[in-house]
Amino acid sequence: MADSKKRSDCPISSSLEVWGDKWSLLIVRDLMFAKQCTYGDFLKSGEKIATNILASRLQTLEENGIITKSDHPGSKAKVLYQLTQKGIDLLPLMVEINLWAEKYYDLPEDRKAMLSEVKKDKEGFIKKMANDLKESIS
Amino acid sequence: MADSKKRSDCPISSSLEVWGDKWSLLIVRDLMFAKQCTYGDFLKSGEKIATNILASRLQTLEENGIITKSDHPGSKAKVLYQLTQKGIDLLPLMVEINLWAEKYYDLPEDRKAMLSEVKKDKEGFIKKMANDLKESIS
DNA sequence: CTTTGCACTTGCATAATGCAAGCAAAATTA
DNA sequence: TAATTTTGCTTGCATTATGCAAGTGCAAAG
Repeated sequence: MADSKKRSDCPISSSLEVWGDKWSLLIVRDLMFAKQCTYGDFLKSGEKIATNILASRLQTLEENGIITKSDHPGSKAKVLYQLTQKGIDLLPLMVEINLWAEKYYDLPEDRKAMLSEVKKDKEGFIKKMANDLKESIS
Repeated sequence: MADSKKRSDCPISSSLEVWGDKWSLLIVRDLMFAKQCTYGDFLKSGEKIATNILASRLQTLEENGIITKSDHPGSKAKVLYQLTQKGIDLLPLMVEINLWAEKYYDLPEDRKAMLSEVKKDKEGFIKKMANDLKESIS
């Protein structure tokens, strides 16, 4: 299920073994925008991930220390997922993906607006957003 | 084989549909380091990609405008693969992957050296390397 | 003119993905 | 309190992708 042995010691390869698929970074994206999500929240995202795939990705992301599960305050039926620091550290990467995609694909308006913010002061944007996320988990 | 219909208009999702797998970015990595590679060069990389997977990834990367095939000067038996501008534009993303991985995984020494360069002046590093790549395709 | 190198293809076994349905515990409603 | 709904998954099964090994066709070298 998860990766058993490393293909190589290349950092790109190691990273891809953790989140190199079509779904994992979408989960990270949702958590970056919402700060915390329930299982159901992820299912509501536009890409319509299958429930079994979602469960398996959440598990490997947790096993790899990128997200954590915790109790929902106020409901034992719900589970809260949040980014760890390791997950928050994916923010610069996510920003670059957005910037790349902006150049070659059509984006929705709200994302364009966010990116114009980013382009004004990339470092500042990342620092602020990372801080917001950090506060939400501490 | 390739992606037929978009899952959503999210740039992260669109990007993942192009290179969101365990192999595509390794091909891009090889091209960023070597500027141009033959089919055999890719096979020599440490991760030991299977020949059929390599062929299929090269095809979808080409279909998506990230790499180009061209004749090898001096041998009709060989084929040269190179990054397009769209592929070169993945450089900032690749740099961030390296920086993220550096924080959480062990890297080989030569890559560490490169990253200490990056950390001195990220923008400068990217600009210089992107320019080198650009020159090699023009 | 035979052998080797190169860029793939093909066949087949195994693994991952996707869809629909099911299920147990908690929460809500009646 | 009993019935219904919500929530977070799991299960079964069909489809697709991956991985391995062997094979093919053309170019080049000997």
